[in-house]
Amino acid sequence: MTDTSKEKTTEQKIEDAAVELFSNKGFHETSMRDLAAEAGVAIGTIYHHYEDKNQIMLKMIRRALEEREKTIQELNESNLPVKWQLEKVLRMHLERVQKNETRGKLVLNQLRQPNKAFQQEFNRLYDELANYLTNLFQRGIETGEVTSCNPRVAAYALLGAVETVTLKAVAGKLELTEEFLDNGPRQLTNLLWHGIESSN
Amino acid sequence: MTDTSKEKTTEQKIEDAAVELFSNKGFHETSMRDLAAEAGVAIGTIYHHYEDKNQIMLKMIRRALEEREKTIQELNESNLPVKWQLEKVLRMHLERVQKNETRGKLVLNQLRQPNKAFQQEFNRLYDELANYLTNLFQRGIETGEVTSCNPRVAAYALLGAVETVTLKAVAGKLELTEEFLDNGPRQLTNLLWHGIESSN
Amino acid sequence: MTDTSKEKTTEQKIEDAAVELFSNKGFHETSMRDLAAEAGVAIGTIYHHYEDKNQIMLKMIRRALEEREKTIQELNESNLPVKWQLEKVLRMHLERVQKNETRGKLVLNQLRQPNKAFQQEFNRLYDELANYLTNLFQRGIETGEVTSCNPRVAAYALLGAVETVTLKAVAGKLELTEEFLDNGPRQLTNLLWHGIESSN
Amino acid sequence: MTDTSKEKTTEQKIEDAAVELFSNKGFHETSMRDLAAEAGVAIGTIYHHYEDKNQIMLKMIRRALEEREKTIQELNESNLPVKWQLEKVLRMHLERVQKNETRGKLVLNQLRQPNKAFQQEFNRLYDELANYLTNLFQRGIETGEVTSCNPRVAAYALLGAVETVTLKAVAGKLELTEEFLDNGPRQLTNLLWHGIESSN
DNA sequence: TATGAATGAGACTTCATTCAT
DNA sequence: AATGAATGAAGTCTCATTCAT
Repeated sequence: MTDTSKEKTTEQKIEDAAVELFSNKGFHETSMRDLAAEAGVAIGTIYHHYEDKNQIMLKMIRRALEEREKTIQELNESNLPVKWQLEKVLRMHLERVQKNETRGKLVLNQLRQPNKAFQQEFNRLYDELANYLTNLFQRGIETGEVTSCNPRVAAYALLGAVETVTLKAVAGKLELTEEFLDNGPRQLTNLLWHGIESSN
Repeated sequence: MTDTSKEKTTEQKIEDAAVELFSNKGFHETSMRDLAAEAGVAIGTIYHHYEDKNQIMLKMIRRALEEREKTIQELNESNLPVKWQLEKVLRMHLERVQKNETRGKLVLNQLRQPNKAFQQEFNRLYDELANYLTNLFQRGIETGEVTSCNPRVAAYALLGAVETVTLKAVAGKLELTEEFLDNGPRQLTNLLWHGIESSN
Repeated sequence: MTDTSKEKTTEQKIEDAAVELFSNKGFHETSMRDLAAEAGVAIGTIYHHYEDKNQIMLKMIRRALEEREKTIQELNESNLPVKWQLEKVLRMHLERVQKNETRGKLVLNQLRQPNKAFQQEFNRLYDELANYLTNLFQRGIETGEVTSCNPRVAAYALLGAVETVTLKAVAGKLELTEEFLDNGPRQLTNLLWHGIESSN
Repeated sequence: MTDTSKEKTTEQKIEDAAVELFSNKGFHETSMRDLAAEAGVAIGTIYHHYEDKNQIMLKMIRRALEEREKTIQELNESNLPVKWQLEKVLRMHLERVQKNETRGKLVLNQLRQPNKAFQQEFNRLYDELANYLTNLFQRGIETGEVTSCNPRVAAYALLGAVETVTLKAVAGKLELTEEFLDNGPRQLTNLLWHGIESSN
C-alpha cells in the first residue's frame, strides 16, 4: 500500500470525472450516478467529499478561476505598459486552456448560465477579471496609451472575444496550429490593439 | 366576444412565458408547471401546441435567429464596403436586443450549452452568422480593406465581443444610456475597426 | 348529397377504426386520438356516439357475441345429434372469423383480460357459450353419445382449443389453406370427437 | 439483526406484489404506485431493481416459462411414448399452477395480448412449447401412435384446451376437487387421447 | 472512509373527457 | 351533428440525497 504516486486519490478521481462530464454533457445532464460511474467510486463516497452536487461544480470553477486571479493580481501590481499586460493575460489564458482543455471548456460553458445557486460566486470571481481589465484600460486612457472609450465596454468586449475564440478552438471549429498557439497571443493582441483596419 | 385584439392567443401566452422564464431562470430550472402557471394555461394545453419541452426552446431560438438570418442574407448580397456592413450588423443586433431584451438574453444564454438535443440546430443557425462574417473579412482582406489575419478567428472574436457586451448590458452590468444605444454601433465599430490603440 | 351507399356513416367509420386498432394494438395502447385519426373524425364526434371509451369496446364485443348467441340459441332448441351440433358451432365460428378477421381477433384478445370494467358483461355473454356446450355434452352423456366426463371441463377445453387454433391462424402462425378453411370444421370435429389416438 | 430467514428480501417483496397485482388487476391497471404500496417499498426502490415496468412483467413471465422449458427439454430428449409424455406435460402444468396459482394466472392472462414490448420474448418462449408438442405429434404420426392430422394444429388445440381449463379453474369457474387435481391429468389425457366420443 | 440500497419529491408527458363554437 | 382547443388528474420515471453496514 505504499503510495507509488501512480494511483489517483479518491478526491482526484471524482474531480477528473466531474470536469470530464460537466464540460462535455453539461451540469444538469450529468447525474450523480454518471459521476460515480465515471470516477469508479460509489455514490456515497462522493458525498464524503462534497456537500452536494453544486459544491462539486463550485470547486471546479473556483480552482479554475483562482489560478487566474493570482496571475492577475500580480499583473495588476506591476506597472507594465497596458499593451504588454494585455498580451500576458492572453498568453496565460491560452496556456491554461491548452494545459487543461476540459476544465477550460467547463468554465467557459458556465459563463452564460443564469441564476444557478453557484452562479453568484462564479460571477463574483468573474467580475474580478472584468474589473482588472476595466482598470487597466482606464489607466491606459489616462496615460494616453489607449483610445478614448468606455473602458468597461472594452473590457467585456475583450473578454467575450477571447472566450469565444478559445471555446471554438477547443470545440474543434478552429484549426489551432502549433504556430497559432505560439504566436496567437501576440497576433490577437495586435488585432485587438490596432483593430482590423488595414494600415495600407 | 368582439375580438379587441387586446387578448393574447394561447400560443402567444405560452411563448411569452417561455421567453420570460427560460431567459431568467434557465431551461432546466423552469418546469412545465412553472411554464403553465406563468402562461396562465393548463399543462396539457402546452402539449397541445408543442411536442415537448425541447421544442419550445427550439422554436424560441429559431424565431430569434431566423430574423437575423434574413438580414444577413440581404447584406451578404449587397456589395457595401466591409466597415459599413459591420456597422449595419451591429446596429441590427443591438436593435433586436433592445426591442426584445428577454428573447435576446435567451439566445445569448444558449450559445455555450453543450450537447443538448436542440443544440445541433442552434449551432447550424449560429454558424451561418460566423460564416457570413468570415467571408466578409476574407473579401475585405482581398480588397485591402482589412488587415491580414485569420478571418475566421476575427469573426469569432467579433461575435464574442458583441455577445458579451450585449449580455452584460442586458444583465444590468453596463449602463447603456440612450446615447450609447444610439451611437453604440458606430462606436463599437470604430473600436473594433481601429483597435483600442490611441492614435495620438 | 344523395347517399350513394358508397360513403360510410360516421358511426361506421368509428366502429371500423375501433376494431382495427383495438385488435392490433390493444385497448390501452389505443388512444382516443388514434381512434379519431384512424376514423377520420374529430375526437368530439366520437363522444357524440359513445359515452366513453369503454362503451366502444363493449359495443364491439356485444356485436360479435350476439351474433354467435343467436345461432347458439337456435342450435340449442334444435335436437340435432351432439356431434352434428358440434360441427355446426365450429363451422359458424370459423366462418365468422374468416368474414371479419379483425373483429374475431378483437374478441379473442379480450378473453383473458382480468377485471376490466367491461369484462363483466363480456364474461356474461361468454358464459352463455360455455353453458350451451356444457349442456350439450351433458345431454350427450345422458344419451350415450358422449363418453363419461365432466361436461363443463370438456366445454372449456373445446372452447380453448378452438380459440387458440383460430387466433394462431389469424396471427399467421398457421397456414390456413383454402382447403383447411373448407374442411377444417369437420376435421377439427373429428379430432375432438375421436381424440388423437391412432385407430390403427 | 440475526437473519431468521423469515424476512423477505426487497426483490422478493416486489416480485410478490407484481404477481399478485398483475394477475388480478392486469398489467395496465396496476400503477407503479400500486405496486410500491403492495410491496411496501418506495417507488424509487422498484426502479433500483428493474429498469422499467415492462421488465418486471418480463421477469415474471421468464421465470414462469423457464421452469417449464427445462422440463420440456428433458422430456424431449427422453424417448417415452407420446401418450406418456402428454400425461407428464399435463401433470407438470397442473402442478405448477397449483403450487403458484397467481403466477400461473399471470402467464395465462398474457397469452393473448397483442403487440406489447415484452410480448415478443413471451412469444419466443411460448413457441418452444408449441414446437415441442408439434414435434411430439409429428413423431407420433410417424410411429403410428397418433392419428393422421396437422400436428401443429393439434398442438395449438391442446395448448388452448389446457390453458382455458386451467384458467377457468383458477378463476373459480370450475370446482377442482382434490380428486380432480390428482386424477385430472390422466383424465384429461384420456379425453384428448380418445376424444369425447363414447366407446359404447 | 467507502458502500450502494432505499427514499420520495418532483420532473415530463399522456390521455380520456369537456365544452364553446 | 361535428369540431378540436383546453383541461388536469394520473401515469412512468429520474435523481439528489440519506443511512445502516
